[in-house]
Amino acid sequence: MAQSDTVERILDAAEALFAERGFAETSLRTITSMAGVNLAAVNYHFGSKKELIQAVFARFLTPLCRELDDTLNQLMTESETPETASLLKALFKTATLQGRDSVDGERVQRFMRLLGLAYTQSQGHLRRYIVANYGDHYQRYTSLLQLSTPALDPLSFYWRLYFMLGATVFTLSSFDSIAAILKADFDEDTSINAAADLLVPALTGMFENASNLLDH
Amino acid sequence: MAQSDTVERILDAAEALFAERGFAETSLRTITSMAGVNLAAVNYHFGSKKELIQAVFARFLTPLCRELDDTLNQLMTESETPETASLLKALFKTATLQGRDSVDGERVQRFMRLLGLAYTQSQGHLRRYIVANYGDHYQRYTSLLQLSTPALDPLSFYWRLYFMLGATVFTLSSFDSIAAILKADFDEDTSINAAADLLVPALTGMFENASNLLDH
DNA sequence: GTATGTTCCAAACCGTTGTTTAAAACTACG
DNA sequence: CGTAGTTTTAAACAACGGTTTGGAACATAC
Repeated sequence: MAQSDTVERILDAAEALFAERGFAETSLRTITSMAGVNLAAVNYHFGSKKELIQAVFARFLTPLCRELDDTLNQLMTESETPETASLLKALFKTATLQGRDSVDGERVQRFMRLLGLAYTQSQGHLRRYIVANYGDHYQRYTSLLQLSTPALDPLSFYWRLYFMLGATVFTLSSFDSIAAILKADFDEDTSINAAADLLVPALTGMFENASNLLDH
Repeated sequence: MAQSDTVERILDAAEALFAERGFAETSLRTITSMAGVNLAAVNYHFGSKKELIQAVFARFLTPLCRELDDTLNQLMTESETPETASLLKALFKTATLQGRDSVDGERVQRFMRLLGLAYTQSQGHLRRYIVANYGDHYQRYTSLLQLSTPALDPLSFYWRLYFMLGATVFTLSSFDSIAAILKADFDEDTSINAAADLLVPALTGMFENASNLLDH
C-alpha cells in the first residue's frame, strides 16, 4: 500500500482555496495545480468534489470536537453545571486553537470562513453531512450552555445562540479585512486571539442579560 | 422609446435567485428563463453579469439609504446626539421595511442574504461598488452610533460594530432555517420582525455595557 | 521475476457558462 | 407609408466546469 501525501496536499490546497474564494468559485483544476497533483487525483481519492468538501470539514471538525469534549469533561468534574463564561471561554479556546504548539491565526480564520461558507453557501449536502456527523457534539454544548442561563426562556436562548454564531463567524472570518481597517484608521495592530478575547465578554453579557427582554 | 418591463423582471428574478443560491451558483440562463426573457437581454440591458449583480444591490440599497437618512434627520431635530437604542431602532425599522404598505418578510430576508453574500462571497467588484456608492451613508450612521457610546474606546467600538453586523446579517439571512428549527423544537411560529425585536435590545446591551472590557 | 493491486497521469468527454452576433420584430415619428 | 432607433430573438462562440478513461508507473507479495 503506497502511502503518498497526495491526499493531504489536496486537502491543504482545497482548504486554503475554499476559504479564500468559496466552493463554486474554486475549480478542481485550481486545487490540483496548487497541490501539484494530477487533476484526476481528486475524483480518484475522494470520489467527487462534494466529497472533497466534506473531507475538508471532517479534517478540522473531528479533532476540534474531540478537544471540546475533553475540555467539557474536565469542566464538569468541577461542577455539573458550568458557568456561561466558562463554557464560552472553553469554546473559544478550542476554536482558536490555543494550546497548539504554535498559534496559527491564519488557520483559525480559514476555519471560520469555512464555517461561514457552510451556512451561507447553499451546500445542502454539507449541512446534512455536518448535522449527521457532529450534531451530537453540538447538542451537548448547547444543552450545557442553556443550563447555564436559566433566566432565559428557551426561545430567547435559541435566538441568542444564533446571534452568537453570527457575530463570531462573521467577525473572525472577515478578520483580515477588519484588521486592515483598524490598522488604517487607528494604526492599531490586532490579532485573532485579541478579537476572540473581546468577543467572549460581549457574548457573556448578551447571554446573561435577561432584563432587556421585556423592554419591548 | 419603448419601455418594457424586461429590466424589472430580470432584476426580480436575479434578486430572488442570487439570494437563494449565491452569485456563482446562479446562471444567466436560470435568471432569464425565470424572468421569461431572452438570454441576451442581460448583456444588452446591463452589460455583464457583474453589472447585473451591482444593479440588484443598487435597487434596494438606494431607497434604503434615503429612508435611513430621512429617519436620521428627523432623529437629529430632537437631539444632536441620539441615543444608542434610538439609532439601532431606526436602523432596524428601516432595514426591516416597516412602514411599507405591506411588511414583506421574504423581501427583508432576501436583502439580508444578499448583504451576507456581499461579505462572504469574494466579489471584489461588489465590495468596491458598495463602498464607492454608499460609503458616505455608512460613515454617517457609524459616526452617530459612536457618539452615542462615549464610554467605549474607538477600537472596542469598531469591533462591536462588526459583532452587530455579524449577528444581524447571519441570523436574518438564515431566518427560515432558524424558524424551521424553532417550529420543530418548540412548535413556535415566529417572524422576521420578532427576530429584529429580539436583536435590538441584545445589541443595545452589547454596545452600552462597557464594564466587561477590563475583565481580561 | 512475475503477478497483483494501488496510484498516477495525459487526454478526452460532455455539459454548462458568459458573451457575442446578425437578423428579425417592434415602436415612434415625420 | 417609410424610416430610424430600440428591443428581442435564435444561434453560435469560445472557454471552463467536473468527470471518465485506459494505460503507464509504482509498490508489494509470492
